[in-house]
Amino acid sequence: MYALVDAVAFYASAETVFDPTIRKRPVVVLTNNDGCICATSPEARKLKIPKFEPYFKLKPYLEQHNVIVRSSNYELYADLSSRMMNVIGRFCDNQYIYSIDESFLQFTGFASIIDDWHAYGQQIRLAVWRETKLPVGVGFGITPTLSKAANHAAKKLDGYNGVAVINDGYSANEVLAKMSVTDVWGIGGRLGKKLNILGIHTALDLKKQSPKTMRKQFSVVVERTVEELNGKICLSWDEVKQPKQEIFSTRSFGERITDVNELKSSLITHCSIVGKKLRHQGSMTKRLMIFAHSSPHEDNFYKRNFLYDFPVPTSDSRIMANAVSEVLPHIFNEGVRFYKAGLGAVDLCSEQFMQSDLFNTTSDNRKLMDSLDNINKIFGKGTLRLASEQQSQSWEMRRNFLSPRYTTRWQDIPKIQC
DNA sequence: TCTGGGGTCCTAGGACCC
DNA sequence: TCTGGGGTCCTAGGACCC
Repeated sequence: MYALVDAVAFYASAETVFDPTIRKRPVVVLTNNDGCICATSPEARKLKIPKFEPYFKLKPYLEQHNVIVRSSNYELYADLSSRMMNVIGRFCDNQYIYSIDESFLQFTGFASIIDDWHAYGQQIRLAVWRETKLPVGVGFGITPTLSKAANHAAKKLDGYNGVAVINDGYSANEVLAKMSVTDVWGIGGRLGKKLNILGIHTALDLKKQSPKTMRKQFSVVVERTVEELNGKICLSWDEVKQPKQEIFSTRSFGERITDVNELKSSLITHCSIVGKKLRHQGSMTKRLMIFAHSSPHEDNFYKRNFLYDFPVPTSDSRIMANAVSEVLPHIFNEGVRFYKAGLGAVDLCSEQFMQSDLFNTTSDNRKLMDSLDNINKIFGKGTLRLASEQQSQSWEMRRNFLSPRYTTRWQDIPKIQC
């Protein structure tokens, strides 16, 4: 049995944890640079506020309806996320944190002998609410995809009250019949349209398709989805948890950049982020994709990509930073107003099976990077960093509606007046 | 003033090789 | 009429998720 536990409108809910005055009001949270709307509270959803539309286009509508607007407060969300995950983890010894607000649980052996899953789900919800004031939905299913579907039902369909259980074909059909095909994990708007043409409208319709035909007409992803809806596990636990095949860090700038050193320091900051993620999952990269571009909404769109191959795979941020310095002249161009830049590790291998080079003398110093990670873990992000990382604040992202970092900054700790 | 997120995986098609 | 193989690697773009 699998479970998927995730928060209801996580970012929006997180904003309400320390500010109860906005709990019953429509709240939206914006992406980096206050660009788009990325989360909407249930009250905001009732106003039919679409997600991922540019903020400036919806601003008049939001003001008209007195909607609370917040910038992304990642410091707060990350901290609340780890508290929430800790609580959820107590309910199963096999937890996989899938994203900032979602975690899969796998129940095997004795753990799978729970006679009332509904009650167990309610216990999880109650514990998370008590300890974090975050509302979560719990979906149980015999495959990961079915647990996702159950989670959808738990939160979005009437009559489930936050918990849904799919433990056989019958309960699967009951839930899937009420779901649109695009509510299924892995089926988005584009595929949805094509499936509609074939007369497939509900998730149940999709379940009844032949997996082989779906593979031919669409892809291996759709085939697997159909199998999973039928109770056949394709995304095995190991597969769900598989290490990433590529790791990117990219950011658009709060203000356009025209200076070569600013571009360089931003790219090197991305090296640190990618390096840390690589080390965290025990991978190394043989190749780095480094890019920068102007605004795609402008005329004369300027974009440069550069692939850099390492002689020996690495996860050392400093070696990646050297690659950036080397490549920079090929990417930078005088007069271009850079809008976004970033890089990605695109050819990963496990550090366990790393092939070394007999003639390589500049081998990376893994211990140094581990110490850096540990120090930053204890004393906070950025305590120890590369000298060439981001110094100037001029292109820091715009966050005009930022709430206090209640749990991660001494100055912002909530004060109780007696 | 002028505004437009970030991350991951898959696939079709092109280039190139023998 | 007019036709032509098979494999690998690379890349851009598509699609999905939150």
